[in-house]
Amino acid sequence: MVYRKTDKVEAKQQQRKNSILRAGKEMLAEEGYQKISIKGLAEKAGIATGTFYLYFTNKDKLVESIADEMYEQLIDEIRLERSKYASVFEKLQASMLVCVNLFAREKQLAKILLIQAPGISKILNFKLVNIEKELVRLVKIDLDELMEQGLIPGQDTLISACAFVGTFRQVIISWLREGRPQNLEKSFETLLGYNLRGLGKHD
Amino acid sequence: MVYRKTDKVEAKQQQRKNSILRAGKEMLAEEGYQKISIKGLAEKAGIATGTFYLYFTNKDKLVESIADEMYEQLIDEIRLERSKYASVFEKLQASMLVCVNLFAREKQLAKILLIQAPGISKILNFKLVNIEKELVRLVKIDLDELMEQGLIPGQDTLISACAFVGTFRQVIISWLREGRPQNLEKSFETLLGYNLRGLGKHD
DNA sequence: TCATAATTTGAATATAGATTCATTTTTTAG
DNA sequence: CTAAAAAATGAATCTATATTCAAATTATGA
Repeated sequence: MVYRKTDKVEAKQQQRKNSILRAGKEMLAEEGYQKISIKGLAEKAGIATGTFYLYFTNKDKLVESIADEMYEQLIDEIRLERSKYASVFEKLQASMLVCVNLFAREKQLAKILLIQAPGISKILNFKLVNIEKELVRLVKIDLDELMEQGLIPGQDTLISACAFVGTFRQVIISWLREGRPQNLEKSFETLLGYNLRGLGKHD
Repeated sequence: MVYRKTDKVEAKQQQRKNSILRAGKEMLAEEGYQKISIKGLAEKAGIATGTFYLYFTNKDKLVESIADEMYEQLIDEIRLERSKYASVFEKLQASMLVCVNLFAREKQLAKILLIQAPGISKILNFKLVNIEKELVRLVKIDLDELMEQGLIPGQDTLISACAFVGTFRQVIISWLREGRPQNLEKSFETLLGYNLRGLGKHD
């Protein structure tokens, strides 16, 4: 005979999966990929070593799940926020504001994406690089449109888009590593101004 | 009795050390830290596995040596180039031009510093982060001076310095990862212009 | 409550790869 | 050329940890 799992068990399992993900994120952010041992991870998540393998096929897959989750969280928030505005300038501004606010709010996510991601594994790196690519791509589309509308002068929008994203990235990294600027969200305006001047926005 | 090594042997050993460093850099740039096995490294360097340990105490120390070498190469070139100019604007420009040219010339070094570095190990990451810090620090000093001279308007120079460096970083990363822009050195002027406008440089 | 299914446990296994070291090869200097 | 010293070799050892699986625990439904 086959027993069906009850909602209570279903909920408990979901909770467990989440606590593994939570522990994984924490360790990834603080210690980096290599330092994650399944034994330590299990301990932090409050389960036995072997239990981990009932929820994830292996360590790489866990990290992949974390990456997927983050990718969706960031891109979804950006798309949502952009949809609220009509003008391209506002959309552009909204995109970066989402990043700054999200990273300020979820420092762990920022650390994984901006500090730990690169050296981890080819497959994971690939996923995480895509987030950055996607962001530059979105910004470039905005800049192309602004250029077409004559709101910014003619320029190589690939370079401008990289520059634009790069300023935010570097400030966020400085904030993560050194705690300067102290208040990330406050520096948003300053940074936006820098970039609008850089783009040569007509007054 | 103690035998003294001749110049010929000394030279051969130096050559060997270099070939280990060369192989290490290549593997670090292309595969990342984890993928370096001493056996594979030795093979690439044309030595036996055990020989590696006659030249470096362990894998971490090898990577540390590579980092040190790169740090010196970059910072020395910057200092040298800066010393050739009197005006702060020119020094600032020279600093970034050195980075762009060096990275364009030594793609491997760029990959290690900008792509592989972060996730490797705490100790190594620390060293490599310092290069970036040092660069931001230098730029900030320049900006403070420019502000004092009234050549740029009052601003938070920490943020501006991060933004400044960040633009270059992001363009270089795009060039490394995706081959766009095709010609890194050509985009220097564009990028410099973006930043000078961003800083609000008086005409 | 009970028999069976599903889940969890953690000690045991597997393995990858860093490091060592007995042996071999090369170098030195008389 | 030779004997001792230095350097190089690579198979064997050691280690760390990812993964497995037999046994224990917990859940299901009559």
